[in-house]
Amino acid sequence: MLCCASFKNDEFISKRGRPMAEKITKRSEDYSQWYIDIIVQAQLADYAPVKGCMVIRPNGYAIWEHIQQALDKMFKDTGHVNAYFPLFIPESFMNKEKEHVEGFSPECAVVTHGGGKKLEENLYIRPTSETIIWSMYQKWIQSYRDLPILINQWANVVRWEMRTRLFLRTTEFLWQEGHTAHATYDDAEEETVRMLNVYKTFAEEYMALPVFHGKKTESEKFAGALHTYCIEAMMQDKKALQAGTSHNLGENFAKAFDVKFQDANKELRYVWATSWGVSTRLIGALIMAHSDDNGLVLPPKLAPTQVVIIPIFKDDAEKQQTVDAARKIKMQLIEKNIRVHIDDRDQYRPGWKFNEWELKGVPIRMELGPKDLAAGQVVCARRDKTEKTDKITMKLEEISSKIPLLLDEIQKNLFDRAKKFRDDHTFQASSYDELKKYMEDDAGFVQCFWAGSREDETRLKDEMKATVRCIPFDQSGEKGKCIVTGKETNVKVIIGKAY
RNA sequence: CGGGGUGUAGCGCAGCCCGGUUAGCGCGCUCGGUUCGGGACCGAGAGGUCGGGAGUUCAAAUCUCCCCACCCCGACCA
Repeated sequence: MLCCASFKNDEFISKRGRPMAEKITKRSEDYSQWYIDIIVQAQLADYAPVKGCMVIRPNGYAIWEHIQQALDKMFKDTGHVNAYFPLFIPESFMNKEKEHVEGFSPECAVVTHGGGKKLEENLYIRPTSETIIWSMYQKWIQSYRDLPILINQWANVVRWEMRTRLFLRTTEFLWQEGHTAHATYDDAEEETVRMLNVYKTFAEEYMALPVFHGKKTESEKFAGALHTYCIEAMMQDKKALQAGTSHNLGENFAKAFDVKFQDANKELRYVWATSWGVSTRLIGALIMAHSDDNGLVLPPKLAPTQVVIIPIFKDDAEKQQTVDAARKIKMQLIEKNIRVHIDDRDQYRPGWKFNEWELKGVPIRMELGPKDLAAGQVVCARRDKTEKTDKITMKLEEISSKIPLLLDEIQKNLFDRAKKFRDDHTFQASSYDELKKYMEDDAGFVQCFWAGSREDETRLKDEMKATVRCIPFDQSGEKGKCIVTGKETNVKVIIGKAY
């Protein structure tokens, strides 16, 4: 069912008149099927028995582990510590913050029974942990000396979505949620912006994903926040994907859970809160930003395997010779902290392996056969450039110096390519009709002046299925007329269709 | 919740209109052999409650009715 359409197409029939084993639907033919094909065939995830849920398979989970590792270090470097709060939240907690409960109630899973008996109080499966965490902060905070509290947790959450998509929106997903407590608004605001910048840096440097960072409009912000910041990326179908958010929660949760501290002047004050998170959705972003018709393309910094070595042999003697050489190369690369895998399986032929590792997105493939050994070289193919003419021949003694550079170059090329794509599909509009035309054509992002209200945003959504993705921090300061109301303003926003 | 689609071997499908041997085909899998620089080939095998239920019939994968599941697209959301 996943690739049935492909088989009917002559292009996918090999010269022997037989369908190829696995083929990915072309991106240009059916973008969302292409996306699914990559996930299923690269074995990143599989559909679970429960509707809307997925199993993250080892190939996919390894990417998540690398994301976790990099982010976790960045969190620690900015002073945060990890902790773990329960999955179950008492129903009464959910009801304490008005906007929060309104925002989340409809999409919560609720446990009503345990141990064969109906529970005294229903337990909500966390859709996010603000309430249970602030119920604890209430116990832990008395003095300004207790602040700030900078806690992060890696966890799963559940949101009962009407419609799900692998990685982008599943009923249960993995994420990290930072929850911090501060003495002043300014401290909280500084934290909110700091963490958004961490996300931007991570997206750009690790994921090779250029993002706009800015503020959400009223109608797009988190339920219960004063304001929400976000990073927004463009996927290859020109739609926007929110890749991370950071909220300044003000005193809302402190008031709901009565969390006060005594300041240096002996006065009791409410604590200021922030929260921020990114999820396994980032894996979806990674796929949609970089991959191609041959499969997954991973940025080297997050690729579970960065270099795969394929020894080419036709008998035991050649196998031993090439695998030995491969092991030596592997040792050299490990010393350079490069993640290497040698594919010495003999049930598959080299060509098959080339295709498989390409499908799985490994940045560099090293081909090592008897001819290469005789010439003291290897042939390298980079995943971001798949033409045969892009293959690089490398002397054995150059490998340990050149491969790290090549990985960096691939990382940079992916970013540059994604940035060029986004810039090429970001337009300026000065009239409503112009904006509408761009949206109807699915042209990409539009930058324009904006002084609209919640109602004006609803109009955008109704008339062109588009939303204000963010109000970028980077503003030129020039003045112009709001695209919808005509009011003079110096605020420019980014509008697009979103996931 | 609306629209579309699919359910037959691990995967992808044919067979269904027009009921009738033992339900086929490709891939994958197992065994043996030849191969091995861009998805090799030969031979021999294993593998099925035809999504579920009821009905029509001498006979149902096939006809009728009901139900279920999943996927895709749209309305809510990270």
